[in-house]
Amino acid sequence: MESCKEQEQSVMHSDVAVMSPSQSHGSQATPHTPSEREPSCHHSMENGGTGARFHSVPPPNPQPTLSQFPSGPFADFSFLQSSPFQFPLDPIPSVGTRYPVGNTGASWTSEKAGHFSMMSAELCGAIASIIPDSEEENSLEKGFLRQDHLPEQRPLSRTDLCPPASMTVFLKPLDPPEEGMVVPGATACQVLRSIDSGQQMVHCEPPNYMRSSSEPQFQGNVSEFGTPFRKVNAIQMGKVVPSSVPGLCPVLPQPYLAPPSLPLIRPTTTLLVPPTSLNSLNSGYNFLSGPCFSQFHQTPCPVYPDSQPKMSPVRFSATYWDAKSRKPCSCTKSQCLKLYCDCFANGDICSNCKCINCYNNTEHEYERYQAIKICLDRNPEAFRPKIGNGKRGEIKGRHNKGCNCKRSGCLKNYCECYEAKIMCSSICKCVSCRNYDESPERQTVVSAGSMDLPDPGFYPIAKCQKKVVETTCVCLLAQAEEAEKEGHTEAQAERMILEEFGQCLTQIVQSIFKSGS
DNA sequence: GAGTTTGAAACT
DNA sequence: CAGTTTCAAACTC
Repeated sequence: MESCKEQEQSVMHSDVAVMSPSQSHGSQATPHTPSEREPSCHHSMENGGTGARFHSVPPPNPQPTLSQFPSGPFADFSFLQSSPFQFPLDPIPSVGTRYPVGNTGASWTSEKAGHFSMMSAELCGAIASIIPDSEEENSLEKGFLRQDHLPEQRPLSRTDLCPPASMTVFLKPLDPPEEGMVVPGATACQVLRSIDSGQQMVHCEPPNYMRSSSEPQFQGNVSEFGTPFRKVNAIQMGKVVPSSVPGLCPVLPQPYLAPPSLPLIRPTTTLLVPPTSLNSLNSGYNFLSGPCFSQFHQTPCPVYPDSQPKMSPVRFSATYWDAKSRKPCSCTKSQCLKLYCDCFANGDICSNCKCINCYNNTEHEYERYQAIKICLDRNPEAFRPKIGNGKRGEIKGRHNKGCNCKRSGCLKNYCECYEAKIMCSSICKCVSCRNYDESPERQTVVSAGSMDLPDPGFYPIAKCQKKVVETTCVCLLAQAEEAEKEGHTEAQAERMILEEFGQCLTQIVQSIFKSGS
């Protein structure tokens, strides 16, 4: 019997020579500080763009450009008009501010919330530069490069309205404001990322009515906001904070009124959180996440069906779910409320599944919520992606827990590593493992075609270059389609495409400079 | 499609 | 934390 650990030494050399540290066997032994992280998308662009000089072309029109495309599971749902780190241009509403219900005056209403605004390229770049590469890559990949794996659409449910992970959270008092109700000052809270742990933190400016209190500010985990706030308004600020529970979101009633001065361009959504839940749920669960239908689906916005995205008519769908997560389950005893259920584990509600007595649906939101809570109580990381890109410090392309296979040799889909098309690592506790690079058995499986060779995109550099190229092509095609649609002459179309290309290049170069610095 | 095997999740 | 049971997916026939 030889374990992965025993095999590791012999494997390391070849892996390291070929693969990035992120995929190298046993790479967890290598210090993984932020400065030593895997080559990022930016880095790869740097590699691919050496020597080139580009002139910055200020975007004359808010055409969708490379970085303006949404990224992240839900990023296509909305865009922001203000930096996540540049808080409301308008003052935070003060105590006593009245917010009339309805679309009147300056009140921020649901209709207005449906308005989409574009994020500046610079802002996007800035945001991109502060998020971990894994997320960026992930978001790019899932956002608009996995077009060939788009799952089928499913009926929208309230759960679908769950807002994406957010950079900014607005904490609100317990009850939604009613007409004429005095609303204490809303609080802009910034979700920060602990560099050390990757844990999401929330830093809040104190609400106005708390300024006089002894509590200077909030700073802590989201879960620490159990009281006095039970409702959390969340907006997406254009970039995702990694979600440990994609798609899991408890009850989602109608979005409600938000203060007029907050620079929101999408509806805030109220997460109804049971009184004790915020305290009991630790940071492993991100409430501010959930599947959301894309504006690009040509599907009416679930909240504001009449709203029209201001995006270029790009003909692809950005969607959260990948093909695997939509595989129907066949649970019979778990009610699809345990991690045995892939749908539940992936944060999806069951749809078109073959399960029996399913509670993982919108009709059983409370049970579902309780089940989520139980899972998180048991294991705060329960919903974190098993393959390492869930948080800073995790190694991409490696199972975060490792497998425990004993009889399959890790060469069958029973093995989670094999299933994820990654090699076992020293973290695995498997027995008689054959899922390592130099394994003759694995070579046989690979050559027989039963196991895919690593996607060229598996290697970060190649992956990012490919992404950049593909995304640029998408931008150019969109521009071409728009030119055609608007009846421009061929010369005009050429010009438009070239301008778009210039913008893409500009952003690529900006990214290079940012990563270089 | 039924039965078996497998390993993760859940439980004790 | 280790051992056992439960569970659903993967696999075989």
